Amino acid sequence: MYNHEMAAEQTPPDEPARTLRLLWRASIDDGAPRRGPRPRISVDAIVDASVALADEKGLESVTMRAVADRIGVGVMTLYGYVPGRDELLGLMIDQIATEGVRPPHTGTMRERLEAVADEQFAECRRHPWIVDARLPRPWIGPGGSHRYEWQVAAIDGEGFDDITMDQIVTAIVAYVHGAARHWAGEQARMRLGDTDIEWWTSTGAVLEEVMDGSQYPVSGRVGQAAGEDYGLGDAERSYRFGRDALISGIEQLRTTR
Amino acid sequence: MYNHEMAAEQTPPDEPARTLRLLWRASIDDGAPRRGPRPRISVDAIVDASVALADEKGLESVTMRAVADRIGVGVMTLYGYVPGRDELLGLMIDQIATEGVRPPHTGTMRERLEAVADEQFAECRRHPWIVDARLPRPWIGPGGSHRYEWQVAAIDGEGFDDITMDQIVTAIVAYVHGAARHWAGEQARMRLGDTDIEWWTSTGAVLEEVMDGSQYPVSGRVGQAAGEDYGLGDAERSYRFGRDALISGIEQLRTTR
DNA sequence: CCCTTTCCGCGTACAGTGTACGAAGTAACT
DNA sequence: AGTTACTTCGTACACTGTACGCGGAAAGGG
Repeated sequence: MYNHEMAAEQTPPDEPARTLRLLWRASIDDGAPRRGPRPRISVDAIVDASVALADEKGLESVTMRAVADRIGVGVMTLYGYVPGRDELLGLMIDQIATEGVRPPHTGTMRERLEAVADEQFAECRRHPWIVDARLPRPWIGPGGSHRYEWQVAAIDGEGFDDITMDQIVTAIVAYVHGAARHWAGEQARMRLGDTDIEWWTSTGAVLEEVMDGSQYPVSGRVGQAAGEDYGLGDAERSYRFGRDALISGIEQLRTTR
Repeated sequence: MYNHEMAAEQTPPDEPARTLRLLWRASIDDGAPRRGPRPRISVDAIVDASVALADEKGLESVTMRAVADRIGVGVMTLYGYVPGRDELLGLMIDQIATEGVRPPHTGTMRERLEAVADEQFAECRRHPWIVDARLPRPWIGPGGSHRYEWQVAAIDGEGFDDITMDQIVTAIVAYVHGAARHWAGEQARMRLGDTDIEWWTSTGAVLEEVMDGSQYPVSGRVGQAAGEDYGLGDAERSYRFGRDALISGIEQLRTTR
C-alpha cells in the first residue's frame, strides 16, 4: 500500500539537487521523529575526515576506504550520507572555503584587492590539494558564496559596473589559482628533501649531455640567473610579483575612464 | 659470462634520467645492430595515441589499456617503451608544447606579451586536459624549453633584469593556467548541452529555496548581472580582461623605473 | 646449419580503486 | 507483537596500474 501523497514532490531526490542540499546542509529535518536507528555519524564528520586526510597525505589518498577507516565505519556506510566521491570532493572544497577569515574591507582599493588575493592564496596554501581538484560541476555552496560576496564587496562602490566587478574578481582568482599551482608543485618537491638535490644534479648532468645549450640563448641566461638567485622556495615571491602587477593594471583601469 | 666493461656506466638507467632521455628522444642508438626483433611501435606512437585519446575523451580515459588498444598492442608492451603512466603524462605535456606556432617577436611590448599569453592559452584550448594534469616532477623537455625561450625572448632587451624577466613570464603563464582552468570547466559544461540548462534550472530552484538571498547583497546583484549579460560561453572574455590588466601592470613596471 | 644470446611482445596475476546490491539489525508507529 | 522505515556494512564486480616471467624472433658465432 503506497502513500500517493508523498510521492508527489521528492521521491528520488535527483542527484544535483541532493548534493546542493547537502552543501547547504539543508537536511530535511522537519522535527518529525525518524524511524530506525539514529545516524551514528554525520556529513560533517565525513567531510572533516576527508579534508584532514587530504591535508596530511594528499588528495589521492582520500579514498572512500581510508575515510571510512578514519571515522571507524564500514566503507558503504559513507554512501548513506554522501552520493559518491566526486560529490564528497565538492563538499570538501566548499568546506575549506568556509574557514577563511575575511574582515570588513578597509584601506585603499589596492589594499583591498591585495587582501582578496592573499586570502585566496592562503586557502590554497592551507590545502594545497585544491589545485589538483577539478569538478565536473561547479557546485555553489555556502563557503564559496560567502567568499565571492566578500571578494566582490572589496570593489563595490568604486565606480565599476557589475560585469567589470565580476571580471576583476574572476581575474584575480584565476591568477591566484595559477600561482598556487606552481607553489604547490614547488612545495611538494621541497617535501622530498635531499632526494631533490640528488635529482637536480642527476637531471643537470643529463640535460647538459642531451640538450644543446646554444639553442637557448636567452632562457639559458635567464634560467640560470633565476635559479641561482632565488632557486627553490620562492614561488611565493613570484606570486607577489604577479599579484602586484595585476592589481596595478586594475587600478589603471579605473583612472583611464 | 658477463661483459664487465658495459656494466661500468649505465646498466640500469635510473628512473629520472631515463625519462629525461625519453623526453629528448635521446635513444641510445649507437648504430650497432640490435639483436632480437625490431620494435614494432615507438614512443612517439604511444604519446600521439595518448594525446589523441585525451583530446577526445578527457584525461581520465587515458588508461594504459586504452592506449594499448588504440595502437593495437598488448598493454604490457607499452612498458617496454615508457616507464609508467606518470612519465607518459610528462611526455604528453611536453609533446603538446611542441605544437605551438611561435613566430619571431614583432611589435610593441604589449603586443608581444599578448602573443605570449594567447599562445599559451591556445595550447590549453587545444588540449583542455592539461589543466587537470599535475606532475610530481617538472620534467624539462624540448617542447617546454623552446616555449620558455620564446616567451622570455619576448621581453629581452626591454631593460628588465634577468630575474624580473623570469617573473614576468611566470606571472603570465600562471594567469593563463588559472584562466584556462575556468575556461575548461565551462567548456566541459557546455559539452553536456541541454542537460546543462536542465541542471541550471533545477539548481536555481533549489538555491532559491535553500540560500538566503539577503545574505548576499553585492554578489546577488553582480552575479545576476554577469549571468544575464554573458551567461555561459565567455570565460574567454574574462580571460582577455585579466590578460590585458596584467599586461598593463607589467607595462607600468617599465615606465616607473 | 644449429645454438646461443639478446631483445620484444604480452598473458596472467595482484593489490588497489569506486560503488551496486541486498541482507541484517534497530527503533518507532500501529 | 507486527509492521515499517531506517542505518549499517559484507560481498561482489568492473576497472585501474604494473610486476613477473614465458614464448618467440632476430642476429652472431660455430
